[in-house]
Amino acid sequence: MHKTMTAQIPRDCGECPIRHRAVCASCEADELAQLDEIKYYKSFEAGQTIVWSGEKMEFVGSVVKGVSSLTQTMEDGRRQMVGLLLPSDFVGRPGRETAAYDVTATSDVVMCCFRKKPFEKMMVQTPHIAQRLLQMTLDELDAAREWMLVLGRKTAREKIASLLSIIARRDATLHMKAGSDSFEFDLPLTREAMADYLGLTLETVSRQISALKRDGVIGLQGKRHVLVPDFERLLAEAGDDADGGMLA
Amino acid sequence: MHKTMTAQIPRDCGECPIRHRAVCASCEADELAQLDEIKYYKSFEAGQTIVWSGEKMEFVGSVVKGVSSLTQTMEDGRRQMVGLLLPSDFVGRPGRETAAYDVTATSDVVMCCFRKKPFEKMMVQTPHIAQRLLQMTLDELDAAREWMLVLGRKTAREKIASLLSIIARRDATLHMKAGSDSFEFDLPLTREAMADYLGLTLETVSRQISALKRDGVIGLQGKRHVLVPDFERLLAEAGDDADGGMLA
DNA sequence: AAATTTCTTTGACACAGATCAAGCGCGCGA
DNA sequence: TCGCGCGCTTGATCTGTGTCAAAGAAATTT
Repeated sequence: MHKTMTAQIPRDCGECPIRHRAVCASCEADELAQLDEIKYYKSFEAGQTIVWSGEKMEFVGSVVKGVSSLTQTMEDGRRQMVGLLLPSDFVGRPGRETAAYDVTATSDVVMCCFRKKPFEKMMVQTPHIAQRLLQMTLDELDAAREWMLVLGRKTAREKIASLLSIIARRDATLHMKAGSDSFEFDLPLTREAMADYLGLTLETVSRQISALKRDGVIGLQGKRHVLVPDFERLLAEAGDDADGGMLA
Repeated sequence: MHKTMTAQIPRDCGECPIRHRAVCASCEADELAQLDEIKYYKSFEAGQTIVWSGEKMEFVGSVVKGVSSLTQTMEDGRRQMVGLLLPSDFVGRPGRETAAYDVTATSDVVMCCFRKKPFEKMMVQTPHIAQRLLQMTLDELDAAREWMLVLGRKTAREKIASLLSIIARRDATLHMKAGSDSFEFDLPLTREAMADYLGLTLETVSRQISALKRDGVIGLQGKRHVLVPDFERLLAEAGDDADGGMLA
């Protein structure tokens, strides 16, 4: 853990890479200026805990760079990831004092934090921020419900394929090779984190990844870089109907 | 299916039993009058489908009476319930054309439907409706995430205990016997519906209910009426820490 | 009241995934 | 260069839950 975190932090909202997809997507210049007043950036190294469940949360914010996760833990140590936060995703709940989940940096992460009190005030004054947040929350709710199907009814192989297709889809715009069905991307999760997300053990995750590789559904370069020669095939393995994930 | 549905339908919002908990909780008299303009009540018998996934949805609304459920189905017939809608819960998504899930009446249901277009318009004009809806959506998101832990990491016995404690909690105000830890309530779900919610088969549901009964955690009168002599015990069986569910 | 249907319980057995255990391989510090 | 540690893979075995099957109980129709 001795790497220096020299993450590129945006100078202001204008040059923020997630501006058009985050809470502030609908904001005008003057509102962005207001947000600039109440925000600060914070970096976290992979593995660091950003907030502990139950802890007082003095900010809400957005992931700017990297991947973090929400996890719930039972007394006996069983863990379930309940959210995967990619760039532009919102963290924290206006109107709540304490965090309901552990928030962990899964890779190196840059967060854009808004001081909670002023942000809440601004939400009342500028209704379309609340409306934008409602949109985003509804999207998250849909994602959570999609995930309930994965957890409740899919086989281990389908779970892995589902996770891979979700990650692939989420940064499709960045990594898709134009004019082909072929994708490649880096897994931002360890096998253990994948297991926590999927409700499996890390051994089962490893076995199923090997199986998908053996069957030519995916390829691997190293442990973390994934090649998807045929995205439709991957979706079929995920148990989704052919275009469900990509086009819905 | 030949019962006559003589459900008591509220004459207006003023006498609506869920008024103070639903979307309209924060509305003033004039706003309620506006809502009265754009709403209508609709009744459904147990088992009926309220909306099919993919179908065009011309309303959003609230459950007034009874229980309905959101379900997702895979091509091969595997089903997962992704939401349990009790009185005051909101159905439908402003800004979306078609339903994302099947909505089914699990018991006889009365819905308060708002015509979608005018409701969306009203949401823009009266910001606190959007804010109230945001609150409710965030609550649902929390519930969904709680449920992900149940689906991903709990044993069959814990799943049953979790479901029972959630149902008990939701209508605690109605059925709690004052001054005791003892609850009783009617299950609004068939064994199959429970299985669909819990990611189990109905046989496993039946076996685990029998086991909980044998072990004195619950009692049964008929198949559907449940007695809970010791709520703490039930929560412990659910794998929640002692007061987690009830008081958090 | 008998017949039919639907919901539920219980049993026997199979199997997917968990658990326990060993070993690989790559990166990093010495 | 070596060795150490951590993330990952693979194997052997065990077990909780699914699957298949039969039959009981309750509600509804005839």
